[in-house]
Amino acid sequence: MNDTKARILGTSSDLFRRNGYTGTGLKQVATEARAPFGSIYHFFPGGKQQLGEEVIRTSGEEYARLVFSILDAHSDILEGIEVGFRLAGETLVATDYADACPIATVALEVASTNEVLRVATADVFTSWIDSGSALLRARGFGEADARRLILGFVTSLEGAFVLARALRSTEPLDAAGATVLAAARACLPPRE
Amino acid sequence: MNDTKARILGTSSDLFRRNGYTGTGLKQVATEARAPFGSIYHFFPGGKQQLGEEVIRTSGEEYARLVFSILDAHSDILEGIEVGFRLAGETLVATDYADACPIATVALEVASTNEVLRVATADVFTSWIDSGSALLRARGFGEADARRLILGFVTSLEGAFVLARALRSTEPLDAAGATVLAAARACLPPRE
DNA sequence: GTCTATACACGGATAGAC
DNA sequence: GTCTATCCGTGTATAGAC
Repeated sequence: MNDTKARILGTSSDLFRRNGYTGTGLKQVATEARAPFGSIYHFFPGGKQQLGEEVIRTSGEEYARLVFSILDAHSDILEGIEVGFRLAGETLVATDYADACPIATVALEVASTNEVLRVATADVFTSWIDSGSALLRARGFGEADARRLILGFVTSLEGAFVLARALRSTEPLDAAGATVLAAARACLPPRE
Repeated sequence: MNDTKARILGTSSDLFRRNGYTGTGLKQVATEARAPFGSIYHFFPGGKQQLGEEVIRTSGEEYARLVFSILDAHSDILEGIEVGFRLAGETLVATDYADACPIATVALEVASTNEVLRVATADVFTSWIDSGSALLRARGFGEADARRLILGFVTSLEGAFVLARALRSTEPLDAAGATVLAAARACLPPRE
């Protein structure tokens, strides 16, 4: 991919997650990406909406890889869940509570106002649920349990991000992690 | 309170939760509230930020009353949790997936951009956690369990709203409810 | 394909008539 | 205290030079 286009996508992703979709201006994107303003419309002839859609889809896919690589790196799924929430908290602290989910802010903003972007966020979430569900089934969970559990995982993580960023505290992430762990244990056969 | 001011607050609350803080214009607020534009600055001399802060605090308190009255109405706390998630889903469907948490969209938008409004959302969430924690302790949960559990409840609900609005489905609310229920059961002494 | 200048609408905010 | 007119900045988008 073209360097300029990649820079525009990257800075847009950062700005959207911090300032939201309506809160981010294209002039601001061009400035921070050190790209001429016209380049935005050169690479994204559909304007802000097309840029938003590509950002949602690419950063959503990227984030899925990040999160599921953590879950997958632990042979004990319970440990993977616990580490996932802990790393999310560490990232949040390290970035001054800015780098949470790359699409959540935009998802809430556009859910009732922009159907094209809403569908993009829905596609991303659907893909997360499908991948995560497959991962859990590979670990021995039944189909219904796997789907319910990964939905519980994602919703807990997303909600914990909302409270953690507002409170500037990782306590919500810790509590959410504990909640998901308890639910996961309830699905597993009791061990030793 | 003055009728005009009340209408401005109510309309703003609706618009903020649907379109977000940056996505809502003051002219739009005046029009939909059938109030003269100048009245906004008459009642909210601090401008959009003061309006935003009052909306966050009042609608946050209102929503706490709604949610906790549901939890409190059931002598069985597990039943209260289950009903809470189910009613949230029914409200979402009835309002075409618009009426979820009144402050979540704004909370994410302002977390990294407006300290006054971030603190307002943090105060609201803190008040929810404190009230909910007290409610659970009154039902026999220990202090640490009560706090962890109510955080799990609120984060799950918030995250489920994000996915439910994006997907236009209540499945995330059902799964989140099941997750919280499993975590709550793990804290309770086994029954009969 | 890079970059600048500009069009046009709408944002928040204010002044001042009534 | 109600309401209108207006200011000025910024928003998205486009035209066109190079």
